[in-house]
Amino acid sequence: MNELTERQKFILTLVVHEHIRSAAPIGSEHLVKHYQLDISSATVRNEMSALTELGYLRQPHTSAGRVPTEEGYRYFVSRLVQDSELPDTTRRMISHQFYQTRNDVEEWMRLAASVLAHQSRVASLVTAPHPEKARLKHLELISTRGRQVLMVTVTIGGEIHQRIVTVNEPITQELLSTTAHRITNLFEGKSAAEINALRAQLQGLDAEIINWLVEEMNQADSLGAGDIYLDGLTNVLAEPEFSGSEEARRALRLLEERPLLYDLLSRTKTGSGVGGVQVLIGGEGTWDEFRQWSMVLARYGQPGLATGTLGVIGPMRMPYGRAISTVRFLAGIMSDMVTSSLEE
Amino acid sequence: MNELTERQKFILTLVVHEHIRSAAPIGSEHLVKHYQLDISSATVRNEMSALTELGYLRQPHTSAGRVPTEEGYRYFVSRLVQDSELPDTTRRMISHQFYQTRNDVEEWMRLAASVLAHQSRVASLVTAPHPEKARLKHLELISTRGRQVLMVTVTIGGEIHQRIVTVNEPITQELLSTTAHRITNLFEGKSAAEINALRAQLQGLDAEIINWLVEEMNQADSLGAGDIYLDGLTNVLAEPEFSGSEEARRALRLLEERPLLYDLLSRTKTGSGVGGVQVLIGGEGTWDEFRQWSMVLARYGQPGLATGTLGVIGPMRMPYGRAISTVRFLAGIMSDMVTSSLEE
DNA sequence: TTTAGCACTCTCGGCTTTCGAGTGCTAAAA
DNA sequence: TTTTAGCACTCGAAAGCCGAGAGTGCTAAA
Repeated sequence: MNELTERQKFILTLVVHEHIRSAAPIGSEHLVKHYQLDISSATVRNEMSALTELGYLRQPHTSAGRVPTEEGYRYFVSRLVQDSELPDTTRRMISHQFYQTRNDVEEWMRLAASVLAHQSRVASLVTAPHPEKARLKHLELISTRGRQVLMVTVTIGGEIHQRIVTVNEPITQELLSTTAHRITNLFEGKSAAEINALRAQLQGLDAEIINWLVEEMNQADSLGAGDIYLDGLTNVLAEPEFSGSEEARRALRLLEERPLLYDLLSRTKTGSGVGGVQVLIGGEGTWDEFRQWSMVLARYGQPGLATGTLGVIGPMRMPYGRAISTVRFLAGIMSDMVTSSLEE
Repeated sequence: MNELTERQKFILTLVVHEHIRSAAPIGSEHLVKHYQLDISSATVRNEMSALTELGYLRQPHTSAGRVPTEEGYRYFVSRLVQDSELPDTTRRMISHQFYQTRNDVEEWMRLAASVLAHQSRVASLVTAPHPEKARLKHLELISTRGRQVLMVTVTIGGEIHQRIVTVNEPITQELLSTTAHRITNLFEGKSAAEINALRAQLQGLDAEIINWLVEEMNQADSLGAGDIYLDGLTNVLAEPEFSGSEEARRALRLLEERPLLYDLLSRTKTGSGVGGVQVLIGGEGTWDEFRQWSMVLARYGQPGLATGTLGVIGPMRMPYGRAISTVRFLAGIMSDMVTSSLEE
């Protein structure tokens, strides 16, 4: 990538900022006046022309101002955006809110989504913290009626899965309890695959239950088990690029159709560790549906034990600086929360 | 309420139908032509004029056709809508889908929301089946680390609540298990209030746990604990009354702000038993935010044991006949599902 | 009581016009 | 060589301006 001159970087930055602010194409004269530059508009025009040549800016039509291209945003985010932190008072306020909630993952997710949406003014999403491989912590069997049994599986991260299963013949709560106890002792800390490998020893009721257990844990492993919390959808509908009726519907469908999001997230999450903030601009070429969208994502949690993704999603014309610092901060907080809930 | 003549009812019906179909004001000539009436447009005009006088129709402006008023819709729904059933093939298809799912309430709720949205072409919502008073079925205590204990509460309807609590001093899993067992035996089938009344006997760890348990069960009793499943939001954005950018945002906020929905649902649910379909038109005067909305709701489940609400929500200009029959049918199905999961 | 006739109203879509922001180019100035 | 002033040109957005058409209410006749 050819290095830009300082002045070109400066002008690109201004155009990006100004466009994010106003959503309109930016003209040379406008920049000079608005920022009291001590170069003339003609000079700015020349530089803009060069930036257009290089593919960082484009004109919606002849005789209009310039707008950043996808490449332009990418250059801006990777080299020009100044990496501010959230103001101290804001940070404290947010932390405070978290430490006031009760010790409940769902509550945190909801709060994180809400804070992200409010701070960044775009839509936000938070997935549940989730181990790569569920490991059994505790199994409980509760008789409901007849042959119906409520199976409650607790995994080491503290996730709970419930399921009603039907066993071959009616059975007392006593027997169920001892069975659950036996299985828990036998397989605590084991993953679905490991349990599956060891189950040959068992038969009868135990084998039956183990079948369900393995199935349940496998299901838990596949992403998509947990829910995604979304917030701030209205924020993005307020943006002019989605205010048309057709645009709005497409936008909403994108966020309403969880499978698409799952797909996107699952392919994205690898490649950046906890703490690193990842910025996807314009679907990065591969995601056609997200061509006009950008996302700012980060992993949070305890690597190996339980990690989730959180971030914001909005139009390409997004306040990246603010979004990045907000996402980074929230990822930190959520990691703290998860950690504190795992270790004393 | 003054009785309308047969012909007036007929014309009101036509106007409502036609307006729901086309979203446009309906003129006299149009009706005569479109339905091959053997009265003249002038007669229709006179009747329309009378209906306008009575408050069932109104004109958006002097020289435009008529549009039903809130009162008009209300009259239509209460006396004119013909109460069709879903076609047999559709019903079978839907049932089939339900009986194919695994035995899981959340799955059913999701499916119900999806079916409602698709069939009625407006937005749908489904709340979880929920007892009026949670009764303890089973308590489980699982040590996580240090003084953190995962408390899992199962209520008689089969609902599961989890919560991480901190106890006064570290404690072994053995002790936790026997404690949980003891408490379960002691209080099975009891409500939060009953447990609270009896707890004086207990002290030490037991008392500590009971505190949490009662708090948790009280929380479960207050509506708003369970989630609301929404679907088909895009359907309502497609409607012309919400296609404007400002309208769309307001509409979405309405559905995104769960507390508002909870409030509405909680005040609505009383007053109509399971099976009865309730239609709310234009916020019924009291709900300002819902002035242009209508809802078709029904309770489902086992009265006394676990009931929830499901229904559709959309613009006043909503296909009521279809909506009502769909909601009624789905409420029936969901009741069956809940019943079958409770009794063998 | 119904209907034909008619004058009147008002919105909607399409058309033209105007306005102005912005550009690129050229030639002079630094 | 770089910057800048000057200028002609472009093109979209907004405003203004019809005309068509759908619809009404009223009156008088059937």
